[in-house]
Amino acid sequence: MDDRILPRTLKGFRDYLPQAMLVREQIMDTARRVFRSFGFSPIDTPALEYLEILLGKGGAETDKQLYRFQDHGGRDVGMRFDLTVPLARFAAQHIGELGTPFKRYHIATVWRGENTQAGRYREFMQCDFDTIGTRSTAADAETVLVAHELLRSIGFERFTIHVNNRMVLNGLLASLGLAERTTEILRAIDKLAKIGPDRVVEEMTQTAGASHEQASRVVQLVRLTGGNEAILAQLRPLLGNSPLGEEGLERLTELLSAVRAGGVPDHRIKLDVSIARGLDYYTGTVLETILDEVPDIGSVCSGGRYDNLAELYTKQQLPGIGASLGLDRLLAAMEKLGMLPETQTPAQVLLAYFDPARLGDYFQLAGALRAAGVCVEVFPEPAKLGKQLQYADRKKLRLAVIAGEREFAAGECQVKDLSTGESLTVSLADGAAELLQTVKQILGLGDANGP
RNA sequence: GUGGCUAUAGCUCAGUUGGAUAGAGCGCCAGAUUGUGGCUCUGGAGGUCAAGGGUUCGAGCCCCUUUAGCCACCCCA
Repeated sequence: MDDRILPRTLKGFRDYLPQAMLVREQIMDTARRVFRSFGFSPIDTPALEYLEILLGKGGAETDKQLYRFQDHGGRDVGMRFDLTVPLARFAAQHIGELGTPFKRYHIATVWRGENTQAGRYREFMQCDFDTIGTRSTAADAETVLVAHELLRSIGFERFTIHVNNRMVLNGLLASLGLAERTTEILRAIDKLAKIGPDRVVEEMTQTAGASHEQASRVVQLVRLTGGNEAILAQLRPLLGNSPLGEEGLERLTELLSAVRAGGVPDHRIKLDVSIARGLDYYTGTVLETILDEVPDIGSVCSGGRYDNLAELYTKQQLPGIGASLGLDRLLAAMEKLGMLPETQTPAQVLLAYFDPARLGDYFQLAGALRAAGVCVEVFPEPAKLGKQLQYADRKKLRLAVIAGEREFAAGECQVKDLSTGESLTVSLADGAAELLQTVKQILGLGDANGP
């Protein structure tokens, strides 16, 4: 009888094999580099928070998706479902020693107990960056610049950052007397692209209790098309002299010109009045980034301004703006686009363990190569050379370094290029200087004198 | 969370109206080739047919439950 345990993972939770993990780490490295280049500092917070910290921050839906339980001490706790709410708590708690403005990035796992789909998991990773303690539109514009730079650095060219400002929508709703039903209205607006204007009107009248005329006014505004300038011009007369709407408009205008000045080409930034976002805490700028080739995968980098989030934890005014890069959604997109490399190991060089009596020499050579910045793997057993080369070939290593009795006797070794099959013989004299030089040159590592 | 579709070897998939030891391609391991990978040839390992229960003389196939994946709704990274 087989009473062994079935090896399996929970729905929406996944293992990451080396091939997947190498890309994940590469993207995280890229994100870190971009964040740091804009002056964002790293932080981390606990996976587990007191339930009261997390509840009611993102809306009814996120409350439902929250993983919650009692810990061994009977405390009600929850696993973070995003990195923004923990940031609000973190800022309220530490802003005194951090000072404002405070810019941080946070790359970490979050959990949501929702139903899974392609590119949607219950455990996934976000790369967040936020600026706390300023209402300046410059921070909003910089957020867009970072999003743009992130996508570019990861290797995307065809994508569009959709921006909007909730003040515009809220201003209109207030002037229409629909302020009380903002959440329902915004939710309906979000579906515009998917279900079309008629059904959006229908949903607004049914679920938000709007009149047909009110709903039509909202949809008219949200449907505006054309270039960014054209939309701005059309927007103004539709806002019914709402001061809030006016401010939103001004901020959008300022944002768009700042972003353009910052180097984002016009075709990658689009004013889209229908971008509302479901999270309750957004108050101003909102943004979503859609990959033009795989729009169905949804936004891969989104966020917005939340000027009241920390007020739940502190009296101090802590406005903030930020966005989140969805690592796992991005990977799903890259897979669809065939952008994932087949790399299965970080090793660049296989050092063949060939002569059983020479292990010490192999370790010494490997050490010298590593000190020169090369990732080297020594084959773990003195197997047949053919087998070792086959292993290196399959794992797609670039080079094999081969030294047996003959080479050692002559004070040299072979450097074999696994893609061409060509082999060079180099000297091991002077601390294997020629070997190091050759390997670095082939791998394009360059040294202090190199290009 | 609700609804629909799906689950056969590591991967992609065959498997007839329910019928005998469940197959193929690719991959993997070994040998041909004990100092040189990718090609070729030969041999081999690998499956409680997702799990559990039921109907039947007999279930990979039919029924129920569970789990997981995909799709839609919802929402979102």
